[in-house]
Amino acid sequence: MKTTEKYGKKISTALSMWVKLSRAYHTFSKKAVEDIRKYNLTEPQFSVLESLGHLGPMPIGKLCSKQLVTGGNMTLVVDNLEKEGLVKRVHSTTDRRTIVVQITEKGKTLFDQIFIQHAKRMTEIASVLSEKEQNELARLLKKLGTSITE
Amino acid sequence: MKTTEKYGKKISTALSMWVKLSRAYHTFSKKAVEDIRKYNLTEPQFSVLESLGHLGPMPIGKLCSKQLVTGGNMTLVVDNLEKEGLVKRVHSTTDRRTIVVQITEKGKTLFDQIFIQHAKRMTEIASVLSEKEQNELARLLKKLGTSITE
DNA sequence: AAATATTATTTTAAGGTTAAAATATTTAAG
DNA sequence: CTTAAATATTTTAACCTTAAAATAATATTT
Repeated sequence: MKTTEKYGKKISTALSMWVKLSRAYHTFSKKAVEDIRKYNLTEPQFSVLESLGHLGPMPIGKLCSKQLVTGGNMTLVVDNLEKEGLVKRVHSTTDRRTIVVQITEKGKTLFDQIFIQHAKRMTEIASVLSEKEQNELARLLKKLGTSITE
Repeated sequence: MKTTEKYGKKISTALSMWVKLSRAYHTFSKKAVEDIRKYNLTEPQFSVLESLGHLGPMPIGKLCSKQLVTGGNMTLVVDNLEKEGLVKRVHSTTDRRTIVVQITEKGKTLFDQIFIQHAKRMTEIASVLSEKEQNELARLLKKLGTSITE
């Protein structure tokens, strides 16, 4: 018995969409991770490096809200980046609760080397869709993503 | 300086789409997890229960390929479901390397109770898009997801 | 039939993830 | 000012995840 017959058309449409969202994300994610691993980084580490590289130093908390993860998580990711000497923690001068993370010279050099390569690789993968389709997909995803707040 | 100016339009379009895919997936995923947690299950546990509940007993390996995860991962998820008495491992009679996982009475009862509720909740969340938009989104996601194989 | 290769699952080590509790610091109230 | 509430980060415990190595059983080669 098909999902539609069992649960109705509306539910069937929605579930089918969620399944495809999940699959598309996971296949994409796998490709991205595979690429990033070449540089001996994990995906979360790369994302943090990317934020710091493009936007400059920022507190742990801001990194959390940007990447939609918890504080405990970010503490660990920053720990691991720090072990590699790619970022460093600096106490905020104005508020000693706050710890600002900044990219090191070593981190910046690595980031400059790899970001554009990674971006090109991701662009290549996206090219199975035309630019027009990519824009339409992005529009629908944004509508879906931003209105799920509640 | 905007991404477009820095790296060109094609790259900018693709990266923007990936960011939105990632955000949409994560916000959706968070909602799904939140709902599933009410039943004291994790998302991977729910997915396994769903496969077994809808399709019947199957080997660990088949669960892996369905959920796109590694064997070591599935071993643990099944372990945890087994601890709760929701599934059980049965050695295959034809090939003793293979371990077939089947849902227990307790697991089936739970699954029957929660699946439809969860589906309705997910349908509700999807309803920020019209059914037509959901179908278009699904179509683009499928095109994207299935052609990333290589 | 014995040695070799393949397949299915488990184990292990390293990271990622969350929620909840613990610390440390700042802000607000009384 | 002192206490209470709020904020930023870290710690802890539990689970998810992968890759790589280890086990166990089947299939293939010679």
